[in-house]
Amino acid sequence: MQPKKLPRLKSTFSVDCVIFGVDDGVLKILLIERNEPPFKAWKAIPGNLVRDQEDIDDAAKRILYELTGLKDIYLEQSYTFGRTNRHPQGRVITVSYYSLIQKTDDIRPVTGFAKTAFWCPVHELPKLAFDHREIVEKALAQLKHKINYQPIGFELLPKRFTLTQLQHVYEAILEVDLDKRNFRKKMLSFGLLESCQEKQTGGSHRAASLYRFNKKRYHQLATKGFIFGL
Amino acid sequence: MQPKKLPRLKSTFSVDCVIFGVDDGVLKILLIERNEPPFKAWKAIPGNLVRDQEDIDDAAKRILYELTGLKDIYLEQSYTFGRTNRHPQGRVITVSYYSLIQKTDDIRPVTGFAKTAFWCPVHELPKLAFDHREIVEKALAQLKHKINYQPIGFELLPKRFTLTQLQHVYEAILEVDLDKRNFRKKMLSFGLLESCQEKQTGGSHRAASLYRFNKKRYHQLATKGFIFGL
DNA sequence: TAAAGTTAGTGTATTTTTTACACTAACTAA
DNA sequence: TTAGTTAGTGTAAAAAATACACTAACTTTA
Repeated sequence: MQPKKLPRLKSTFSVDCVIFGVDDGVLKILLIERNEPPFKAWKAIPGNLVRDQEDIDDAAKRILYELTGLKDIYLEQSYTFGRTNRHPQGRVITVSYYSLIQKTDDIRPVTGFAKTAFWCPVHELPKLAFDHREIVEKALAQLKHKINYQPIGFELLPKRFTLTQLQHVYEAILEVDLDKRNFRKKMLSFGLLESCQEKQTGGSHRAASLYRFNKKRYHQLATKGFIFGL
Repeated sequence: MQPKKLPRLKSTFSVDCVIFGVDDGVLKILLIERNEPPFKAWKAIPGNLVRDQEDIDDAAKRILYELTGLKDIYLEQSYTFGRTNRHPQGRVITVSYYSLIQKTDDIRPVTGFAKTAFWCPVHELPKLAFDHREIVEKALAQLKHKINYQPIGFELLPKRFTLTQLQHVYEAILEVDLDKRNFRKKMLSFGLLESCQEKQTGGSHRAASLYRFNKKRYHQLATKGFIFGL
């Protein structure tokens, strides 16, 4: 399954990114198809070696940028994977990150390696290269946990969104059905969602109100111990 | 402050451990005094380079063992620090772990480097080498968070403990005062604390009942979604 | 233009959980 | 035997979470 005569690398580190997006109530991640050995033609999460003079956070941002053309997106360090045999070419420790993006944003790959990128529902993952399956599972668990106490759902939505869209994000991540009235009551109770005084257009049904999340005010409250959770 | 002519290391990785213990209601960590440059004679958290054929988790266990003589202790990966300039000798990425031990256990350093180890209250830390201060703060924040949904307080106590001791652990970590009756009610409500049918001895006052934590049953419940929290 | 289809939007009653709070019991030492 | 110290206990009030069903607004189609 692995080629045999690849060069040994000296001890080195890489960064891998699990990039989440929500699409029509389904949680997805961005995968690529590798075009080099090892694991040539396998699906994988995007990643790269960390450069000599590069902070690891910056390496993660670079990968995201190369892949999506986006900057300033939500990024969290997830976990570090360091089993001795996790990479067939030598000792490579990888620091994984996860990131949340608005799937509506136009994604414009900046480099060649990103051309094969595609979205895949988290529950329909193909076999992945290296220990990437494990990396995805870890990020998924962290995401599921974090949404209970931080307002990260908004990172997956456009600036202006409807309450139903927001509920779908929560449902997709938590894998539960939520009660519409209770969900709305709770979300509005924090006083952090502001009406845009505008309605969504396009559906063949009643138009929904658009809201935006007041991040600045959230950060003020957060410093005083406020917790944003369902 | 830093010597100038140290050899450059090639890119490499280390593991650092924040070792927590609770003593008389005070949360402490184990520090060492470095006896080699860089940062010779500075206080630091224990750590070491990861060996070529060593998993990073194993490296953390090794450090703990060398320092305390203890095995099978609670250990969690905390965070990975990878700023390019965090180590004066070259590029060293460090994976930090935190560990919880029972301070009553006899600590018997196994190697020389551990001889200078001492306990320090987390709120009276001296200046620390490298970015160790930041590493400790991160571990502290994670500990404080985790105790809200996992039964990790028991790791800091002997097998048999009183409810007051347990309360002190929670108070030390969360940095709040808790109501005695409410705390006991909550803790006992899970049905995971079993009476040892025995009393503590030694105080010049009424003797307290001893309890033990039923970890096996906890894990059974946990798989069904049960959450152990205050 | 009326009817059918679709999603938006809203309130209340019940249950559960959290909080606040103060005295008696048991033991030791002086 | 008294003073000192920590252990141990219950209830009532407040707050939060849950369960639950209909009307409103808009579009499409017959």
